[in-house]
Amino acid sequence: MSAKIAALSERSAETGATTAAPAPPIWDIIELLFFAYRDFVGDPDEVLSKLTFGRAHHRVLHFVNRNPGMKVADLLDILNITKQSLGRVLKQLIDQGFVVQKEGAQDRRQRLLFVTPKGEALSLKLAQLQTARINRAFGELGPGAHEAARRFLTAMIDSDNRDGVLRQIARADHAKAQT
Amino acid sequence: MSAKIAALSERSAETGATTAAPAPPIWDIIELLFFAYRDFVGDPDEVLSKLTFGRAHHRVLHFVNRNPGMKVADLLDILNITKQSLGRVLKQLIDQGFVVQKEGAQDRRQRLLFVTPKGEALSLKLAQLQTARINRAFGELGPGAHEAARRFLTAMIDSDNRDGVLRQIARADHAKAQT
DNA sequence: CAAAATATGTCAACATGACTGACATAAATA
DNA sequence: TATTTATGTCAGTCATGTTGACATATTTTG
Repeated sequence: MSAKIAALSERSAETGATTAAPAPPIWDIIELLFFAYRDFVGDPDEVLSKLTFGRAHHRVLHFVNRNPGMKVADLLDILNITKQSLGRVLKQLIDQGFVVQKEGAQDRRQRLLFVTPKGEALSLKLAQLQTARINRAFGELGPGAHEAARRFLTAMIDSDNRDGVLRQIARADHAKAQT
Repeated sequence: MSAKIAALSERSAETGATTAAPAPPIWDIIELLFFAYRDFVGDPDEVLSKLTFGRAHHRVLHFVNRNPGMKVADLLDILNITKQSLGRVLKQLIDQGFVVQKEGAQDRRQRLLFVTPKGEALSLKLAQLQTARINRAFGELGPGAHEAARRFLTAMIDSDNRDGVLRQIARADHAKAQT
C-alpha cells in the first residue's frame, strides 16, 4: 500500500524536488461540514423568513449586535461584500427599526452602527436557536466538547485571518458584557 | 451568580412547570462556524469561478461523484432545492461534459447520474483543496482531531437526518472504493 | 387493459442577494 | 486649497433560489 502511494509522487521538472501526491480527500469531514452548516443556519432561516428577511439581514444584525458602534467599513470587511450589496439590507434593517446609525464623535463622516432594543431582541432570539443546537451537541459529546470544537473551527480559518477573528470575538465579548 | 440565573427562570401560566431561562448564546462557536465555513467554501469558489461555475455546480458535482448512479430525485432531496433550480446547473454540467445521465435499467423513467472522467477530476481537485485545509487543521491539533471533528459535526446535524447522512457517507465511501 | 401514480423535464415569472461601474457628498487630512 | 476618505446611491447584470402550470414517458394499480 505504501508502495502504491509512493508511486503516485511526482518529481518536479524545474526543481527536481519530490512532490508528494495530494492527500486523499477527507470525504467524511467535507460532507459533515456541509450538512452541519446547513442545519445550523436553517434554524434562524425559518424565523427570518416570517419577517421577509434573509441570511444577509441575519449576518448584518449579528455583527452589529456583537460590535456596537462599528463602522460601515468594518462591517464590509467582515462580511466580505460590496457596499452596494450591504446598502439594501442595511437600509431595510434601519427602516424597520432594528438598527440605527449615529454620526461618529471624532470623525463625523462615519456612520456608527448600533442595534435597537428590537434589533437586539431579534439577534438574541436567533442566537438562542443556534445555541440550543450547539448545546444539544455538546451535551451528547460530554465535557471538553466546547474546547475541542473551538480548536477545530479556529484551525479551519485562514491563518492570516485567524488572529483578527479571535481578536474580534474577544473584543465583542467584552463589548457585550458591558451592556 | 447562580441566584441571578435562577431568577431568570419562569413559571408557565398553563402548566405551572418551571421553564428554564434560555441558555446564554455561545457566541464563539457561532462566529467561528461562520468564519470557518466561509474559508472552507472559499477555496473551491476561486477555481469554480474560472469555469463560470458557482457553488451550486460544486454541490451537484460533488454528490454525483460520491454517489455514482444516483437518481435525480435523490439529488433533489440532498440538496433541498427545486427541480427547476437543479435543472439549470445540471444542464450546464451535462452540456460541458462533467456529468452524464443514463436511463435506469429496471425503471426506465429514471435518469441516473454519473460523473465523467472530466467531472471526477474536477470534483477531486476541489475536494483536495478542502482536504488540504482540513489536514492543515488536523496537523495543528494533534492526534484525535479527526475523530473529535467528526463527532462534533455529526452531533450538530438534525437528529432525524443524522442517520441518513451517516448512511449516505458510508455508502458513498463504499461506492467510490470500487471505482 | 385503462387509469392513476411516478420520475423527470420545461416554460414563464419572480425574489434575493451578490456583482461592476460610475458618480455624489461631506468631512478629514496633507 | 487640494486630495483622500467614509459613505451613499443609481443603473444594470448575474447566479441561484422560488412557485405554478403543464408535458412526456413509464410503471403500478384497480
